[in-house]
Amino acid sequence: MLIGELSRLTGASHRSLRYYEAQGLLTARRGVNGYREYDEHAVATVRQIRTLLDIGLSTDVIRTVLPCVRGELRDPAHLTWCDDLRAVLSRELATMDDRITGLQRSRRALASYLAEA
Amino acid sequence: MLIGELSRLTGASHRSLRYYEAQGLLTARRGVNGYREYDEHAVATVRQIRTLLDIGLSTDVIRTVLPCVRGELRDPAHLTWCDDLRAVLSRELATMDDRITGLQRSRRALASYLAEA
DNA sequence: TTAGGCCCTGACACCGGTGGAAAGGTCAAA
DNA sequence: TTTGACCTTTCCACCGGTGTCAGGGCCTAA
Repeated sequence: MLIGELSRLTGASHRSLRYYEAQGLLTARRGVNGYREYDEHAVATVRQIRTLLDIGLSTDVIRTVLPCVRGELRDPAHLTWCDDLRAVLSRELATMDDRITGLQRSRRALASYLAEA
Repeated sequence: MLIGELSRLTGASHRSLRYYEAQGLLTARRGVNGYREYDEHAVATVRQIRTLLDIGLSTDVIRTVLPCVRGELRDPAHLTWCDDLRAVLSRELATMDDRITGLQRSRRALASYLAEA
């Protein structure tokens, strides 16, 4: 499948698909004409990428996370890898909590500022 | 007072002070040599700017807000202006609430993702 | 052969506050 | 007069995912 079809199937723009590839999240064979050729797994992969992006993870984190999510690693390797994943996500969760806390503090500051104004 | 002293008194870098000026938040006379010369009110102004920045307002919003905060406008003009200010801040507050809500949704998504992993 | 649709790479722009470098002018004290 | 601290402006970089443009190759049907 070429990039246009993958784009249609996933809703990701051509630009985004090439970006995911540049970030190491997505791979493609190349035809003799240089066109990217995706296999049918690509659709699921792109959907997973976009889900994780929506959640708020960076491509950097997603690159770490994806092999486990996709179940690429078999046997014991999979388990230890996913333990690492859990650690990464936990850290990410903590970061998010920090951001939320900060925003809430700002919100309170603004609200009291508003009350005084 | 020159920029170095204002910087020392407020903790804002030279770079930031010039940026605030470029954004229309801060004004300075110019000496014959072209140096910026600040009056003593500048210290308070810069502190107010940084407070508002810390709260999470953009320079754009701060530019709108500042004249009221500084009490520059006298009499009835001040009051109506500050009503407008209240409206701006309320909108800003709503935006913040949206951001917080979004982040919290992401956080939940991530947490449940983590629980499944 | 040409039109039109598909694909390619590379590069700039966005946002917003800050850091930093480059290249130069000013001024006071030694 | 020289040193060194202080000031000036202008420009690039950061972050990160996406839009968009330029300039070009490929392929198929008319």
